[in-house]
Amino acid sequence: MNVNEVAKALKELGHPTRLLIYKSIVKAGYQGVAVGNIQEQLGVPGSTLSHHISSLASAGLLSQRREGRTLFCVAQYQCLVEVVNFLQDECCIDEVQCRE
Amino acid sequence: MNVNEVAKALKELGHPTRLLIYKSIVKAGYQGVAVGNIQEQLGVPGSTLSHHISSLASAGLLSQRREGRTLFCVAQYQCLVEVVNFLQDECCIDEVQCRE
DNA sequence: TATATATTTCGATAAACATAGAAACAACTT
DNA sequence: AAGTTGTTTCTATGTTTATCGAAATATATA
Repeated sequence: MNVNEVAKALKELGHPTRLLIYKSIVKAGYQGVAVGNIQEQLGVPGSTLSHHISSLASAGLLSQRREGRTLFCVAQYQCLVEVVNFLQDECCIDEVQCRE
Repeated sequence: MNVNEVAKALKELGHPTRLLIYKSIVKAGYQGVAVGNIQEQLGVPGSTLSHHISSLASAGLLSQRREGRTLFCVAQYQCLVEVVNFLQDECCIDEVQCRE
């Protein structure tokens, strides 16, 4: 993941509603969570929610899986792992490196 | 740090130029790095750079210290640590929680 | 095939952001 | 006090983002 990809992921996570959406998806685990379920949880209009979800997807933070009429959002954990690794490696948040 | 504060920090980090600025500041350690030094490194016009720096500062990611004519930017490591902690705690990127 | 359910796309509008030249400000030097 | 250096603020412009109702699409069921 290069600096542009990391920035893109951080940017998409950097919105209160999207961060809550992402949190909800991550908490749901590998089976994912239905869009409608997120909508109930957060009380966001469908069209707005849909845009936020596709923003997160465009950064590679989640993928979608259809089951009948419902679409499930599934976290792409590896993406967040790579973002955090970037922050730790490139922007050392390691105690040893930074605090001595 | 609540969800809004974390989102704010992520948002400000979520821009390629700002992420590079932040990286440069973090790498400089506790003595910080001069604005003019960053400007040389990245080749960004002063006014643009100044805006980006104040964006990062507004999220608590850095502070500034003047020494004569030069302003030094110093990373507020704790802020990033808290952001990463939020991602790890609230958006579990922990192997044990997420991968089993 | 008609209707219901789940979600996205369209369309429009307001707000926020990104960019950067020019002017201003701050602090040092002569 | 005048000039120099470092940085910010002003001003302007174009671009992107956020929002959400209404219409469209996709799938299921009667």
